Amino acid sequence: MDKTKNHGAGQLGTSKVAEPVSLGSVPVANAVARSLRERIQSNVLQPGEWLREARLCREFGVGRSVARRALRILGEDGLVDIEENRGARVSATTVEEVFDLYEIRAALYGLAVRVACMRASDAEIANYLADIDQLLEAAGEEQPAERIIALSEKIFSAMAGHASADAQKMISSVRRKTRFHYSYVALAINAQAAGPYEHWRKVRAALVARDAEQASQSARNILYFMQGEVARIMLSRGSRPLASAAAAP
Amino acid sequence: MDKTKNHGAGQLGTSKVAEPVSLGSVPVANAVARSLRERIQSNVLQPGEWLREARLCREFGVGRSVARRALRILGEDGLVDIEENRGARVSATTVEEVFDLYEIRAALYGLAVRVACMRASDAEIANYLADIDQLLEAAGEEQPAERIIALSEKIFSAMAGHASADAQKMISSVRRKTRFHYSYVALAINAQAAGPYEHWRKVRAALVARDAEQASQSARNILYFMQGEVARIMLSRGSRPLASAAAAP
DNA sequence: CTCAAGAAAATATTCAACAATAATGATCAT
DNA sequence: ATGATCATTATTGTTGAATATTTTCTTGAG
Repeated sequence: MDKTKNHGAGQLGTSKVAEPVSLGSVPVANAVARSLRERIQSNVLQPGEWLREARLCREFGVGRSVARRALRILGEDGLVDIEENRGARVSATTVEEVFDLYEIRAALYGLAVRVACMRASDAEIANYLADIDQLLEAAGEEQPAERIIALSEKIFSAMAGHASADAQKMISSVRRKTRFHYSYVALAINAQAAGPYEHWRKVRAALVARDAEQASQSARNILYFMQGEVARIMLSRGSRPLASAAAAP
Repeated sequence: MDKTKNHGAGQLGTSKVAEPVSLGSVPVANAVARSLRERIQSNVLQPGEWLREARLCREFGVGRSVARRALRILGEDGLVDIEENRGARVSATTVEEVFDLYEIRAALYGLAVRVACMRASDAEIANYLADIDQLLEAAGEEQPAERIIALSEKIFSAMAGHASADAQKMISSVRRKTRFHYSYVALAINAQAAGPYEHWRKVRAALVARDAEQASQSARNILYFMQGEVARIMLSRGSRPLASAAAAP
């Protein structure tokens, strides 16, 4: 092929090498994945569109191994659907999928809170209580939803530290996948003044009492609440994609 | 290197190509992984032993790509620990790890039962009730523990069918990892006459009432029960490895 | 119009070469 | 002798090309 024409619509990049791909010491595939991620989230690449390996090789000037690996990374993130022997295409996020993602989050965050309640030292529990107080305070001051999200995720992440390596891997996996829908979460939090705070208070009380089952149940309820709200918001907006919000820590 | 001497102790195989690796149409890496799996479970390869890529290449007569992939597969199954830039070694399964595995199983099976209770049709619920009756009946007849395990897993698998693709992937992943400890499960079931059957009855009742939270809670309790029993058995036996039992469906 | 056979296109797998990293051992100053 | 520094070596990580397999498209006969 020749030097290619890069003016047409639907092109992957605006120039042959779309990004410096400067990450020299870090695997190149990550850089390619990152670049594609941006274009998927900014809707330059539209849902359903095929991501051909050969095309990626040309556009990024890399071999098929890295193009292939980049697609797998995006597949893990849920940004592309990989069909066996057929290729990868930009995935359209449906309300159902986001809904189901919260089902998983509820199960795994419930696990995290349960083991934290059982295994954390008294000092660690005290820290969690302080964090929750901070969260409730921020909620009372009606601080931006992004801050609420960040605080919540920080608490859950810390608690997940008490879980096994396998569990932590699953949790960070599902967190990667939901990161791209936080804009909806923000809307949900802003829309509903009551919010999930009553559940947070119950988590707090259960931590004090070291009642792992109760803490876990209340944590799950936080996620079920968010599940309902996010689904409601997505449906009312016709579930069309939004620009992605700032990600959590 | 030359044709190699295959008589020494600590060799990976008894001949250069340890298994026909006949699976022509199926990825060769799976065959290699299967072969290694057997030798790990039969303790021919002992915990802590390094699995060198170059060695595997020689022993199985394959390229480094497939050796590498085989090790990754075993890593997913939890049979080897892969250390960055250092290699893969046969993992020693600790009681703590098995214990934590049941924590994950409880969370994910709880999810499966919850969504099944919410989403299954009346006919499907009826099937689940019948399956549970069959399980309870088998328990009453004191049938072999393997059968109890198989029936339980069958029910959970069917219910997991109502969950999202992501959730199903996680469930089958954790199932793969626990498959190798079913021998302990069998012992646990045989040792404890009461068993988890009271919890199963509660799951049944909750399904009838379509009470998803209660069904989920009772399902988790089944796993927490098994968690305690398996840990107890492993500790009492010094947690030394057992020959693996027949796997579930 | 339907269906089957073959050609074309795309992905899947494997390998071999090169790069980067961690372990080993030798050398030298103290 | 001891300890630190640095070259050497063994081992894994990464990548591009070659080959195999699968899917899709085309074409032509009935």
